[in-house]
Amino acid sequence: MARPNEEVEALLQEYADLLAISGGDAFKQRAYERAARAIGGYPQDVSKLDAKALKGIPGVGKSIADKIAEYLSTGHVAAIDETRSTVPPGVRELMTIPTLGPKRAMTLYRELDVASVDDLVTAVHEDRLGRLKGFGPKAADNILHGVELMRAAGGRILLGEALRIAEETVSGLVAATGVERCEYAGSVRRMKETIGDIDVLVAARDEDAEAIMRAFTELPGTAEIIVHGRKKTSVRTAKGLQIDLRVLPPVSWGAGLQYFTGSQPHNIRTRSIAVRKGLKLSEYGIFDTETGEQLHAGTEEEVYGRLDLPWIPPTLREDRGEVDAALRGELPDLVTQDDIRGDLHTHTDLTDGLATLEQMAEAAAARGYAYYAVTDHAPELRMQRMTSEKMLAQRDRVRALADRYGRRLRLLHGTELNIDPEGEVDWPADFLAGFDVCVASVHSHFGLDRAAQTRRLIRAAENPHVNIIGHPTTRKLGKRAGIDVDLDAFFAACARTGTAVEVNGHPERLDLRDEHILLARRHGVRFAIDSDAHAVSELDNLRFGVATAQRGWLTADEVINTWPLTRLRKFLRGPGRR
DNA sequence: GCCGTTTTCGGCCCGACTGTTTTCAGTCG
Repeated sequence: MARPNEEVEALLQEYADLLAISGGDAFKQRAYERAARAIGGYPQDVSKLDAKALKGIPGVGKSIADKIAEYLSTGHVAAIDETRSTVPPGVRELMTIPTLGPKRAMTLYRELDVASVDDLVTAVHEDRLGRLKGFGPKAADNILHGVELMRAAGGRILLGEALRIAEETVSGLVAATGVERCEYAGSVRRMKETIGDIDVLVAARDEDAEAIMRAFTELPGTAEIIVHGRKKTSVRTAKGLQIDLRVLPPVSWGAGLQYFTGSQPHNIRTRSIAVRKGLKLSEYGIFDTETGEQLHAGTEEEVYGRLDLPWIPPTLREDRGEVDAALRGELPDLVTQDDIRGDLHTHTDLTDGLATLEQMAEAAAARGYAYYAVTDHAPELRMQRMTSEKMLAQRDRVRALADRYGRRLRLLHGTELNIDPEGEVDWPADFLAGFDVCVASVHSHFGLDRAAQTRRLIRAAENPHVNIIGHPTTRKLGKRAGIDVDLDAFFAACARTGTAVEVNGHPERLDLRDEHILLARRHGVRFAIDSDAHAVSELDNLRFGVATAQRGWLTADEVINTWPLTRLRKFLRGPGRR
């Protein structure tokens, strides 16, 4: 069900992991990792490329191109299948636990016969780790904590992947005979950061239901049918994700979409409003309680209208005050993708990006942006090997390229600085003054205590050259909790100093998250919604940032990259700056 | 396994931190 590029990326990454576990050549492993990343971020569909074009992808040589071609034509790669047979899939799974890498995963398997996360938890509880070389007194705690973090995600998948599957399911169904309307609902429509299962709704006449259900179960990617009926069918994909399809009569569409979009607390609020008006709201429609008569409400707008409410955007439907705000006529005018005039945090292949400056700029222009900032990493992130010279050379290239685009697209030269434990950033003030925009982010020292984290973030915000604090909590969904920070103090500092906080749209980050945005806007903070793109295709991650911003009730005026360039420039410069 | 204005072999992403050790392997960004 995944797009070919993602399938191939996953395959190559798996092979790289297997090579690491089985202790092969580390450089070979890295070559596969690099190729995996390059394929994942490659703008063209790899299944449409011939061998020569495949070899043209950076990091893909003859051997890997051949394996990709083999996979695309047969669905298998002999060499990878062979390696798989020597390492149980559960051993690779162990590597997803923080603090466990390939070496210790292999040790666990070899010495203790641990071949799954469950096996490992059992082994820890049975105190069998103590005797193992490389595993000391802290190891057990760290492993259990890591497993807990993973399980906190509860087998949920990230919004980005869920949305893709939901959209594919819908597009696979709209063509089926008798489908009058089809949309995904549930937490995907509300754009929650992680998704447990996917709800899809179809409006169709009863006599078409059976054929639609069959078409659903026959969609590619279905591994198992859980329940199969005329009104509801549930399947599980190969990756274990459940997808529910419900078929409703067209007259129930508005009520059904409203009901299945949720959230449950939001529905309780709307239904109780209905009750007070002598109405009954269910997934089948809105009814007069006394007569049982069904009132016409074919769309969500009409359903909310019957309750004397304006339509409430799905991203707000979490019972966080949206119903009361709607009753008062005070729903926020939410920021949308169309409001965004530019991206202020992106990378190129000068550091860890995959595409060139020219490719990224061209993609930004194609998206219709009015401005676009290139913000490659700064020297303190050692692995990127940035230098002042490289940065200045890039600036010359940006300026030259800017001349080519003229007024159509304003290119900004920026950087993503590193906030050190003291809150200092790379480069002295006079060098920083040369940038159009500076994002500053935490990339290390995640373990400092709350006071120290708060101090460093505030100090970074107070730096007159820092315009935006990037991914402020630095969490990674399902992998790492955010750093421990007094957010109120930090947001107050951002408001005071005119430093924007980022809503990072990378599906693994979504940082700030919705609840933190709600907190921040109470301080009068300004926001930047950025993609943090490391590839052309990742520019689209901005949509997840917009969704998260909506969930945080943000309006366009609070988001600096919806502003015209002149207003943005003024914000970046002062008052009190430079 | 990839790559090349150091060019067809010999490099390749470097440094910090953690928890383990007793001088350093493994993990991470």
